[in-house]
Amino acid sequence: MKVTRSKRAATKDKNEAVKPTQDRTVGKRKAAIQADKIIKKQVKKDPNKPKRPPTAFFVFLEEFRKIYKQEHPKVKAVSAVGKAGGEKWKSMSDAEKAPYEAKSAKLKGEYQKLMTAYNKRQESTDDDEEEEGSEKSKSKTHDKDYEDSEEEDEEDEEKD
DNA sequence: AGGTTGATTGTTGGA
DNA sequence: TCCAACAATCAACCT
Repeated sequence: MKVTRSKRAATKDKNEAVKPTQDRTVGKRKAAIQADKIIKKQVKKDPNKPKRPPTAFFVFLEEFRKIYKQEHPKVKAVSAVGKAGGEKWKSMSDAEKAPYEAKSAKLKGEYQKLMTAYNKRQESTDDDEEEEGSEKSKSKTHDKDYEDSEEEDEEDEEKD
């Protein structure tokens, strides 16, 4: 099980980017994360809590990963893909990142919607939470409710 | 044996 | 306003 999927300990770049409160915050970051993760185990996990949608970079990274593996099947460290992906990401043009950003934007919209539902649920948890029942009933009937049926065909390929 | 780290950037949420 | 934490990944390494 991949319980811990976060806590990126790098942030070396942040050190330079972030001028104020860098030493104290950055220094405690690791420790804070470790402590936080332990707390997470203690607290119950909210299955309803939506996870953050992948950013444009992550969307690109997903595809980049498989490509990287094809060219580097022996690569063992995930950091290798991260570095290569990040480097290439910066090398890409806005037009290239456009489709990725578009996708992330859509995911973000869905995330916000899930967030709203999650917030509402949090408030109506003490009274009666029959939302699950009603939601289950309708499931199946409505195939893909908010599916991305609308295919964005905005392809701005500017060729000179 | 299982938990955690490592590396990237972007985005979001909380203080 | 601003910073910190987290989103996927996967094998290696540590406890």
